[in-house]
Amino acid sequence: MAPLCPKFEKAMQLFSKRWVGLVLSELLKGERRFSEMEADLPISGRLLSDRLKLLEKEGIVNRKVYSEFPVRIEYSLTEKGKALEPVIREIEDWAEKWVTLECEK
Amino acid sequence: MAPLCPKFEKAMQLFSKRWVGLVLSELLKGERRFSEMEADLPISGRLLSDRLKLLEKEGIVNRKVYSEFPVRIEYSLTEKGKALEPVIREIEDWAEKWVTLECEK
DNA sequence: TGATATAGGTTACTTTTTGTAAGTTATTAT
DNA sequence: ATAATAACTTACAAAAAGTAACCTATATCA
Repeated sequence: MAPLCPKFEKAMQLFSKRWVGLVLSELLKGERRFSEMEADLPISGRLLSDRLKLLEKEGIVNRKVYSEFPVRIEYSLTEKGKALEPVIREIEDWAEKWVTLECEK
Repeated sequence: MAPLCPKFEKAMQLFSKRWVGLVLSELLKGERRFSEMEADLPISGRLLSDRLKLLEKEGIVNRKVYSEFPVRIEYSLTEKGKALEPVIREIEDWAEKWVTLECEK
């Protein structure tokens, strides 16, 4: 049996952290602020903070501080992050075609 | 702000269950038995059993029992499951191009 | 007939991750 | 000095994952 590719395994580990996919799909639409993402997604501040730190550490997300009043912080995708667009798009396509919601049964 | 597509959200919920991606990538290579997957992946029997049940319930995986000695059970992908191939392939491509492992730093 | 072997799980229990809500920090306008 | 605001933290409870021992059904063997 072919052993698992360690890069693929690491990528999967990242994706299977809860909320990572949704945060990425938000950021693919453009720069976002902490509170915007918190409002758009069903995720709490604690985990959003945690996931953004993780994605920043992995070089997928950029954090830019604007010293205004009140302070404004914009999150955006790096090249590495933008390269994930096809992944998200394929999931969207699959979901559109195959996922059925409870209310449709 | 455009609200989240509920189908996409449900798909993401599934993907962000730990091990789901790796189980799918195993089954994309062909039929597999419980013990084969347990050996190939760094997942315990308890969770493999749980994830296979989940994927079967979602109509992504097929479970076929062969009444031999000893009993043989083959897991395979349904059409819905096979349709996930592009998703897995895009993740593989991204991982190949962008993921760096600790030992490469 | 009864002990043994085998695949495919399940159970009981511990550790880790998530969810929730309240509290903190830094800045600045009033 | 006080109040307001965005962006986090912290503390604690609940849910999910990790681990290892155990169970079950069937078939072969002694």
